[in-house]
Amino acid sequence: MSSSVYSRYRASFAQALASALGMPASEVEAQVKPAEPAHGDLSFATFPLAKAQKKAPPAIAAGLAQSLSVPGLDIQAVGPYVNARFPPLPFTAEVIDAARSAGLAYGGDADAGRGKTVVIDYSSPNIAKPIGFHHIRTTFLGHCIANIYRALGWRVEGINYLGDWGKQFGLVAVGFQEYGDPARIDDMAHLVEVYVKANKRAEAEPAFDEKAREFFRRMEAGDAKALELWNQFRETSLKGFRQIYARMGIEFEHIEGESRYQGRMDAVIDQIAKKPGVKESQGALVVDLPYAENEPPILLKKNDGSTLYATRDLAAAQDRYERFHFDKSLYVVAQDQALHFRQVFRTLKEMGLPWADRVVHVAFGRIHGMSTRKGQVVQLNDVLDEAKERAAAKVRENIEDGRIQTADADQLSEQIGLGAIVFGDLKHKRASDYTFDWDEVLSFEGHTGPYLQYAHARTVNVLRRGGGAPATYDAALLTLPEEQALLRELMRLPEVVRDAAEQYEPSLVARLLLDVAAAFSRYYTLGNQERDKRIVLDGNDALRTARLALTDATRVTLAAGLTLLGIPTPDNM
RNA sequence: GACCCCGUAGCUCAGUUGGAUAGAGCGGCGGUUUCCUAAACCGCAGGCCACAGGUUCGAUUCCUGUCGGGGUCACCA
Repeated sequence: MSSSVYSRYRASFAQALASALGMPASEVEAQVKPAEPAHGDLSFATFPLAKAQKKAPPAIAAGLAQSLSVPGLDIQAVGPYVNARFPPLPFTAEVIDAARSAGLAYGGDADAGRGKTVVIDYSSPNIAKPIGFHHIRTTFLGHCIANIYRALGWRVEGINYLGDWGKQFGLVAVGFQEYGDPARIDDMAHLVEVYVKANKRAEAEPAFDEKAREFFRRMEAGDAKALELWNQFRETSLKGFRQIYARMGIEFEHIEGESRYQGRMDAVIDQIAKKPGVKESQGALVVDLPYAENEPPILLKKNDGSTLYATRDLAAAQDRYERFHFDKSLYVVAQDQALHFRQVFRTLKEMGLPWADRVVHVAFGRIHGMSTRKGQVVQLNDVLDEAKERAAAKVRENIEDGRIQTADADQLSEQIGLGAIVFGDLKHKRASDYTFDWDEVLSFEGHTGPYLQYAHARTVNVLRRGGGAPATYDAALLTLPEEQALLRELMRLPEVVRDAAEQYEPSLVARLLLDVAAAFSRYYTLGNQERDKRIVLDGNDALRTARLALTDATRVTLAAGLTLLGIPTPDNM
């Protein structure tokens, strides 16, 4: 059950090659690659064997192809390659049945991570700072990685680790006395205003900055009044965050913050203090790792005695291990902080913690061009609103033209807008920077979230018109090249989900779904030109039934994949 | 200056971990709807894979260097 159709074929091809060559199967399997579609499904290059066998690669390939006989595979030499093709049967039925029997769990594997735990730190906005569009990267990446690991049977502990401790609170507090309206202390937008003003002023006016630092010192010292004000700000922010997460359909196992570790700082520092490299420097307490040349020391304590985020991250890492005994602990945080995590992770190792190599910084690139004309950061909510509005215009048009019927046009518009934005981000490889462009993010044409949603809605519509998904069908009838090509895309989801988990790379899933949707759209459109290629075929019940089964498998694949990405799957659009 | 990412079509990006003729979307041009939703599909145009060496049977992919872009580098997170 836990092996995919594709991996079974690959294994049997590799096994046959291995025994013919007298090599370990695992070694051969690593050399078995997908073939050019024109040549087959799997390929094995014989170049590396040429020297040892003292024969030309084409001759080796021809000899191998001659001698191999694998039930369920058509093997043929093409030049220096040995290629294998999956014959239509039983392959067609295997793919369709794998998807349909798994349903929304298709692509996953409940056994893969059974008994293992992954902690994922993601989203993690700073309280009292504006939540900008750039937060979507950590939020959607983290959410998707969590979904993927869950689908692979892991226990997932997602943590929204709020930046709720630090000098910026001093800034808000001191700023509030100056610019704040006490009646609006529960208004998130107001706090953001105050923060922006205070931050600007602190940069220009050292005395004001000093007041903010003083306030934070009082917080760390446990000053009741300071903490009460802090708590009010925190609650206000949380309320604002909750709305936006609900809108995106994201839930966390844990919402906590750096403040959680305020009582544990001394213990952590004591624990580290015995290690080499810890010393006082310019009044601050630092870890200067002896082997980390060219890298600055980590600050554990400022010269005024208050702590920094490295200290809190060290405490948090240990706390998480004690609570969850994780097999992996992921930090979905921007590339900007690569140095910080490298230092923190090295320190954990230096402290002799046996799990120190289970922590991973899942870094991602920046989004450029995100300030508005006025230099303001683009707000996430504004982008979601704008996307919804644009989707709504198209939804209205489609309703008027009678192309769709929907009970809730408002909800549909929201789903499509969200789909555009989530996919617009997740399609990018996480390491690369990309440029934010309103027109691109709000585009619903070409390879976008709505393109996938549309393909999914079409599968649902075809099934509805065809009388529903059939229980039984004759797979032998699915002989069109477009049908066989579509199957080869559906087949890939389980492999891609595994790769995406290993590499923490949701874009792999996103891109596969594009291939699935494109293959289906091509297939579907055939019927516009040639009536005998329509899925909901008149006059040939057996063929119609088989095509509906394939369409159902496509529906399942798209729905499962979109759900992993965190994109809604409306039935109509 | 040191360290970390990155450089592929006019623009935005893929490229299955070193394999067959380097792909897609957008933009441009030209087509497809009395027919299962045209948010779709098809065709055309567009490439010194930044540059120079090296390793290899084979390099967009790995190594070194150069140039160019972004980021980080002691009391923010």
